[in-house]
Amino acid sequence: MTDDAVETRRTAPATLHDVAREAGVSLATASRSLNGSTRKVNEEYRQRVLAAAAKLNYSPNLSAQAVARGSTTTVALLVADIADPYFSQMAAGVVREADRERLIVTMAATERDTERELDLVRTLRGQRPRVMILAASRREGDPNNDALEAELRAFESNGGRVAFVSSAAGEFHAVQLDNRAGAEALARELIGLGYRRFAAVTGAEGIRTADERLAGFRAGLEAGGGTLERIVRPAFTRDGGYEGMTQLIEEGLDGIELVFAGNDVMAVGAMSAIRDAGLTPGTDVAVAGFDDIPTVRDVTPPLTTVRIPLEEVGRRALRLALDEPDAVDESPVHTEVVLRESTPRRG
Amino acid sequence: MTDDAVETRRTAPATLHDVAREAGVSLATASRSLNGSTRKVNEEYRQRVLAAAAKLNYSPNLSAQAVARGSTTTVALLVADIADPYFSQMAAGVVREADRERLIVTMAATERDTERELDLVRTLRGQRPRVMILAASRREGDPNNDALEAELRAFESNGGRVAFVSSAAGEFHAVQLDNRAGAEALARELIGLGYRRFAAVTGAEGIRTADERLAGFRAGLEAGGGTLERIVRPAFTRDGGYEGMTQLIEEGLDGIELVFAGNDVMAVGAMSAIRDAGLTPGTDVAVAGFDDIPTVRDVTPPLTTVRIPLEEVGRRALRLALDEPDAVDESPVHTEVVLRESTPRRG
DNA sequence: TTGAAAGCGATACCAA
DNA sequence: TTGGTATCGCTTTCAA
Repeated sequence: MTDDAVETRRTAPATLHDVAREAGVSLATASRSLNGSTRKVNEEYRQRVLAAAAKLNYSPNLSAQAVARGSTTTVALLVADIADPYFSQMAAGVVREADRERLIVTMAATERDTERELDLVRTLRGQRPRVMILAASRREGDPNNDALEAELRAFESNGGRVAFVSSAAGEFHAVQLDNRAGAEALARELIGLGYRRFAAVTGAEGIRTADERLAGFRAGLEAGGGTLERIVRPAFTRDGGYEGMTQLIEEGLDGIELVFAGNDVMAVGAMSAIRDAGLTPGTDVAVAGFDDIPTVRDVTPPLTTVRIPLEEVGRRALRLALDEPDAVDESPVHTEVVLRESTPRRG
Repeated sequence: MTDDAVETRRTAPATLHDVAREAGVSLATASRSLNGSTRKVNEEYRQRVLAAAAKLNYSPNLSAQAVARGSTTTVALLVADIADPYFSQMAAGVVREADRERLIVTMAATERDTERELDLVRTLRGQRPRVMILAASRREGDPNNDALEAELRAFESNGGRVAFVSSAAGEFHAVQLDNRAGAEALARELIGLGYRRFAAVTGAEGIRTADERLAGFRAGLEAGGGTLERIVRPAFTRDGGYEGMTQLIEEGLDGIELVFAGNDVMAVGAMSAIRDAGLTPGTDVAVAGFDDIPTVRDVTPPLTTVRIPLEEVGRRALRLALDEPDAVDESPVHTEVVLRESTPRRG
């Protein structure tokens, strides 16, 4: 019984060694033919190696390559919640750009728990990813912040690249979302439409994104003579939006003309709450959101919001981490107020 | 200048070797203390190693572990489109279950291109993932099907596990979605509500999911005396739904009482098209979808659909691949018709 | 150009 | 129990 007899039922994947033997060349030559950078390999040998690889259905072991080369082809992405359109759109951008660079994306969800986030970063560091992208929103004054930062610093000092998607330029590179300016511009536009009396339904205090949007909105109102009469702070999710709005209604809307939701999923939840209370969003009380997720075109009435090009944000986050620091566009992402029927002109 | 002098500014991550030296034990002992399965290590040594690891901020190199152990802790997930809620919900389930098993998920998007899918499978095979989960829908009679199957067979024969999310039990393990039965049940319920004249807006012929839902729906109608008078087959996406519905309206609705969309994102697009045409969904023409993505509770009127527990499907897909074949629940996922206001009782 | 051999960072067998 | 060392699959010097 020869080696060939068992070859078809071998249980382990073909190794480069197998390919080299099959092609009758050395390991080094096989390596150079298949993966080598500057290929200085006799064409005939090269062909033999390629044929052997095809015959054996060879697929290079990325782990082994990583160990030998000292670097991986992996990008790690951390989001709060994969099923949330805000994050899934961004993730789609990251994956698309990674694909262009022939990089592989590993994805994890913090579930909005900063301790989990820290754990995940530690675990993912074991992968030695080329890049770590942190998109879950920051928590102001969180006890885990320092440890997280230390962990990321360590990662960087080992040659890893870090990119945040964030509202502020912190100690790390970040794709900056100008939440404040966006919300302020929105507020001005709403004032321009004739609204004066507002409420806000937004996430818990400390969630940076929520805080900045609220601050911006408030600033815009003050500049224009509007008043922010009520604020509720449920969870930063669709159900949070529903609950927050319900609470507002139960306590009495009391002249509130427009409710600003901290993000679009909350706004969508809020609209359902309004409807379930027997009122009509846009008519009885106007609603505005933030993000411009795809869904908001399809709710009734379509939602006024601040557009963030989420897919592009994801792509930029990866570019930011990959490119030379000076070749990188660090300017804040362009946001844009999109007025729709959920905020009709008043009077 | 001693070794210690540069230690803090070392640029490479600490290795197990470093830890062992720092702790004054052998490589083997360090390995056993940190990652070993059956730890038979002197407690004092163990503590020394742990301390050294902490001091050096050691994080085991997963690639090196993978090559030494001959197996990874990776799960590869293939979806059609990460930003589509159908897939992102499923992905969330996979990631959650993977997290419980301390597995890492790498994610890729086929963008509904079977050739890309094949390429991705080839690339991902290089990772030697423990599991590959294929969730992008199958195409009947696609020229790449055979190559894909061969690739997956090879992966399996190398010890990898494959799990499909699929409508039919094929040659691989699959979490089965009973699209046919679900659509049929939906049709019966709609007949029960008094509807008789239907149209369908669904994906291109050959998309298995679309075909099966359509077939099931048709069967349910026939059993109940309804007629499927028109079928349009745009893209299997939100915009496809919008376009398809627009086409239907332009050609003249002509007595059509209800439009069945092949999935919820299409249904949501269709509802917007109805509204943009000056009609009212649910009133002028009823709409039903399939999947029960979160959004459909928040559109107006809320959408009648067939519920698939998408998160659970994701979790089950991973379990299916991980568990012993006989410990696994291969029964089709439970689907359920959810009647909402988009299909009010007629007459 | 080619091949032998020394790593890469871990695991695990085998003596001691 | 502990430590020495072969090994995993691949890359990359270094001679030839």
